[in-house]
Amino acid sequence: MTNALAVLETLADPTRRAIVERLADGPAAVGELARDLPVTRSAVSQHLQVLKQVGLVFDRAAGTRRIYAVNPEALAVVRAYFDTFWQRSLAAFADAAAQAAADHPTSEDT
Amino acid sequence: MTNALAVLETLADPTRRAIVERLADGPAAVGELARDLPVTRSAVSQHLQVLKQVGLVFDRAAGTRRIYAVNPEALAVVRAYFDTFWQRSLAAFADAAAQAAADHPTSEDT
DNA sequence: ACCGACGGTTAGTCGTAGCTTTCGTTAGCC
DNA sequence: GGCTAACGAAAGCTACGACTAACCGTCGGT
Repeated sequence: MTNALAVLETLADPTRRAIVERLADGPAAVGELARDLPVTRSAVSQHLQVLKQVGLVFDRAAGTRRIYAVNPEALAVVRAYFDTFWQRSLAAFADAAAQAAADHPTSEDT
Repeated sequence: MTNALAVLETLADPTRRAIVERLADGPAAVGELARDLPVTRSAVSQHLQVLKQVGLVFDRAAGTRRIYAVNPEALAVVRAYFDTFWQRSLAAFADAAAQAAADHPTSEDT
């Protein structure tokens, strides 16, 4: 899937963001992640399910542990979304500035 | 301010995102925005206050109306955030792949 | 000077996301 | 075969965020 909006909403939660930021430095198990966070392992596990559902992370069974890692592609999608979003806003900003200049011109123009 | 995390959390709400996306195509007043949304003007107004607080939009008084417009710089900050975030995840992904290849090599890796 | 359009503010309601607790399951180890 | 560590699942609670409704201020028209 890797929907840009879904990923965006998922990344809004501070705990979930902390998890993904941690995983962006390398794969880790649930226990390791929970050790550095102010929540229980259960909460971390639940967050990981959500993250997995939107395609932000994927897991790999390693004995009794589960190693989670980020999916760069999902982040690339959000990156692209904000890229075009930003450019659109830039164009609108330039238009608005030009409009304002036409409405009440100053010495700055021409 | 234009904090990347604050902007990110603000943009997680669908209604707020719709507002900013609309403003990314050009400035608009509160009434115009509310007309295209399934919520009341009051809700739109409240959202605009939040958006203004994080620096995503700015307003300009025009008689009895208030014209809102996006601040491209705020979006640029989030864009940059995801840019580095994505690159970090890419590096971690490459490392993990190399590690996996070293652990159980196949014919794919020379 | 009145009146209507346009917005911001406040109080209050409702849904839901995030969290903990408890329990069930599976894999490694003695 | 028990025992423990590591997770996931289900249930329940709590707090917060989004929304509406009602009210007040303000600018512009006539």
